[in-house]
Amino acid sequence: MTGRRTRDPEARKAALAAATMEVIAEAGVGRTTHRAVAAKAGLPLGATTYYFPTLDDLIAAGLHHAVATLQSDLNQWEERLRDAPDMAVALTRLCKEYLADRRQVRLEYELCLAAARDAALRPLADVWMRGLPAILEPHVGAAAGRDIGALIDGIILLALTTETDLDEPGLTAAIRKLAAPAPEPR
Amino acid sequence: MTGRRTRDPEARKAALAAATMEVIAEAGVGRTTHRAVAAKAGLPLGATTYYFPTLDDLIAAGLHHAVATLQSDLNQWEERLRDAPDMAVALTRLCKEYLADRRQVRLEYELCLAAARDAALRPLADVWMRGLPAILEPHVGAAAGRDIGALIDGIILLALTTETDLDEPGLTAAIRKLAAPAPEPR
DNA sequence: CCCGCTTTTGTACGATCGTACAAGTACAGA
DNA sequence: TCTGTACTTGTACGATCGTACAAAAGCGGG
Repeated sequence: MTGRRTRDPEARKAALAAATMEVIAEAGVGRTTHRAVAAKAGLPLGATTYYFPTLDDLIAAGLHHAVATLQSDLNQWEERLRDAPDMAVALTRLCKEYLADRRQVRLEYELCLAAARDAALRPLADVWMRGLPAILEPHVGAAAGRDIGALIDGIILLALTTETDLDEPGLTAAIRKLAAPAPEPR
Repeated sequence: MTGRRTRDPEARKAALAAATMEVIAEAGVGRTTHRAVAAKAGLPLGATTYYFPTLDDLIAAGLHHAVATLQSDLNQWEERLRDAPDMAVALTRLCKEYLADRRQVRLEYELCLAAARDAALRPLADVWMRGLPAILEPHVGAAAGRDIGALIDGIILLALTTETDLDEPGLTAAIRKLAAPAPEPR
């Protein structure tokens, strides 16, 4: 009826994707609705269906936006690990900082579960699942990179669900063990 | 109106909990509804609200049922690890078998996410999160038990979301590294 | 200035949701 | 046998959902 706002389709689309990401983080993929997203973005309901024809499209856009955020986080990790004197200690600190924002962490596992259910979302989950090992690979090799990445995923999940503090010295020691070459059999 | 069936309240309650577990595994916690559960259980809609006053109660019962299944799995793990000549190899094989049923694996992460959102569900998630390390502890100690448990969680999540096969020799080697005492610093 | 296209918005429709509830049925005890 | 209680079921109500859509409004090219 009114159209009071300044016209800026791309900014609106981005705002909707960002709002969707927040709703997913708070309520989960299964409870994400057009109306909740519109309210979070401060836009009318019709705006959601204008830019994203179906709810699945809207959710995919939200997950895509989350992955973009994750990607920039990963780039920071890569940079900080490159300059770190002790890789294990630096990686532990990065985990600690990552855990500070529980909403972001929940989002990561929401993405994983969504990808586990829908193959079309799998490339998005790969950004984290393959991105972290790829960052570690130059430091410790491909196999240890994958192992340490999995260890970190498990530790983060543990801290998220039990709400206990991260055992930093313990994690550092475990990373060192995985980074070292295999002990010779006797 | 009719009451055709044989009367068995406890069996009905259990059937509803089991059906809820299946719906959660297939659709996720957020898309679990009274009607979907009733259809899966082959019971009328009214049966769900008679035994579980609210939807949250129904979902909690479904998760509880899932955890009971998980607990019996863990008992099997404990038993098989006790008699195994090589703990790392046996553990790897158990992971491989566990991954065969993707529905069950998804359920585990649904539970973790639900617990991350709702503190009341946390004791349920602890059954797995603390149960696996507890099983490993007699073999490798508390710290290594927690690390190996986290590694396995991460590896399983990786296999679930990327739908790649489990690298069994790689996992065995990583478990051995974490089980070994820390390498002395030089 | 006006016209055509994109953008924006409010409203509405049918479906589905959680939940309530009255009516009907089985069964235990008197 | 009769009765009260626990169980079972079908239906209904209000809320909320995804989606559609017409009307209004901005905006560039003639």
